[in-house]
Amino acid sequence: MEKLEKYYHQIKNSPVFYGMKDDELQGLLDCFNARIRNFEEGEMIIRQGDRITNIYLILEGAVNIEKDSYWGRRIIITQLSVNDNIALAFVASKNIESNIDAVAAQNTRVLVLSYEKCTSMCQNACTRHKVLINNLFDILSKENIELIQKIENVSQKTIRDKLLTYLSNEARKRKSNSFEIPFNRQDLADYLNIDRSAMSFELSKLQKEGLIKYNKNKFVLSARV
Amino acid sequence: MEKLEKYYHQIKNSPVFYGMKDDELQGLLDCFNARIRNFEEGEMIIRQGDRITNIYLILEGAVNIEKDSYWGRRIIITQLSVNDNIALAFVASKNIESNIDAVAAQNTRVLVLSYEKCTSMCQNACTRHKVLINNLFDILSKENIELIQKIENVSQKTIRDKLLTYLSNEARKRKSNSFEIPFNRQDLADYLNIDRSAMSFELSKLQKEGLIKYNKNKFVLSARV
DNA sequence: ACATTTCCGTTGTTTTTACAACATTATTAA
DNA sequence: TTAATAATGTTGTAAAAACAACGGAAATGT
Repeated sequence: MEKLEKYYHQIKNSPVFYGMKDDELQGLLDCFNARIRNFEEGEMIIRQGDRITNIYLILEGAVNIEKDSYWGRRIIITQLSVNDNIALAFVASKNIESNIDAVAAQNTRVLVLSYEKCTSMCQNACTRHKVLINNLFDILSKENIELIQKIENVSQKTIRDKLLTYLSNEARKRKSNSFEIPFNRQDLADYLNIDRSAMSFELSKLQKEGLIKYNKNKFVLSARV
Repeated sequence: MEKLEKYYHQIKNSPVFYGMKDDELQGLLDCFNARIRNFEEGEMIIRQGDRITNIYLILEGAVNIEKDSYWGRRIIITQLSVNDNIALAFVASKNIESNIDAVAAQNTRVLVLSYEKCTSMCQNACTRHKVLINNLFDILSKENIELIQKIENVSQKTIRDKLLTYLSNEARKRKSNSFEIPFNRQDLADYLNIDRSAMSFELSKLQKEGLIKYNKNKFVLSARV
């Protein structure tokens, strides 16, 4: 449990516990039976079919939310990183099985909280729970908006439009025309649901036309995009 | 305001107000400055760029959540119907502009609640607000899961796979192999991001092969799907 | 009932994509 | 450093989709 101390500051400032007083947070972490778990790159944190009763807060690393299509193709729904929650939506809907996998995209450290245990104990009555549920509501809202964004990205007709939409949305999010993306080429292709090689080809074309520049995961959008 | 009475029972049993006592609900409706608005088919309820401060609960009709792509194509994110909330995610994230349009898909009656007004008055202190935020959390969770479902639908590679994934997901949701879909052909195409005529062609093919049967919006899936 | 409009299915053509196979460049391990 | 492995880029070909154009059915309005 000593490890928890090391991350206390980060936890306190995470969106989940934002605005909570020290004593409230401390009590909540106890109530939640808070513990830290580590996952190696490629390890499954959540599997399709699981019933999720824990809140997972990413302390270090990154996690891909994926789905294997019926025909074996991999779909990347989104990539989560530090301070994000994994599969929060399934915590609220207790009786719904997860329809996604969560896979560590790097070595990843996660704070695990027994949501069920806490809510059954305090029966939503304590003030700290009120702050918490407000925060969770905010987080889910943002996730919701992100998912809509993703739908926009993958709903473009051509590979070119998918790339341009994705890249300009990223640029807007980071408020800069120069940014790194969290995906390698294959992952980006799985995120945009397109063929990797065809995507590579289109990327070079965009670069030749001067619309974008890139080197590995670092992209720069020209003003014209 | 007399109209409100007519829908009182429905409102009381909607997911937003689920579990609320009569006096709590009555107080909340006052506090919320609840009112009813009607929209004709095709009318815009919410536009991209709007800042949403109201909760919208659909009492009658249906609403398409849409997005016009940069290049003018229409994307249908989802269709909402009775008891659903419109753009709830944007209510929580006050400072984020809506990036979607909400368009009445039929003549539609909506209960409008000034979320902002209510929260500023009771400052989250009243018990009824606690029930409410819990309900909203549940609703957003389900919406979230729905969006992931939609991403799965549109992430299939071929028109055939998109159709089969969509249809079998619908069948699972309704717990029946026989069901009606809320879309006409053009809307379904805009939902799955495919060409209408190509989709029509694939639908007939699926029917010829005996995988599905359909008549207008009524679909029956064969056991093999 | 008739005209008008909207919706749906069909077909042929052009464009785009997936896929496979391979070249080149990074990265890792020995 | 070199060999081995992984990641990315390139090209040609087959498959799939978009698009346009049109015919017929269904719905709507008068």
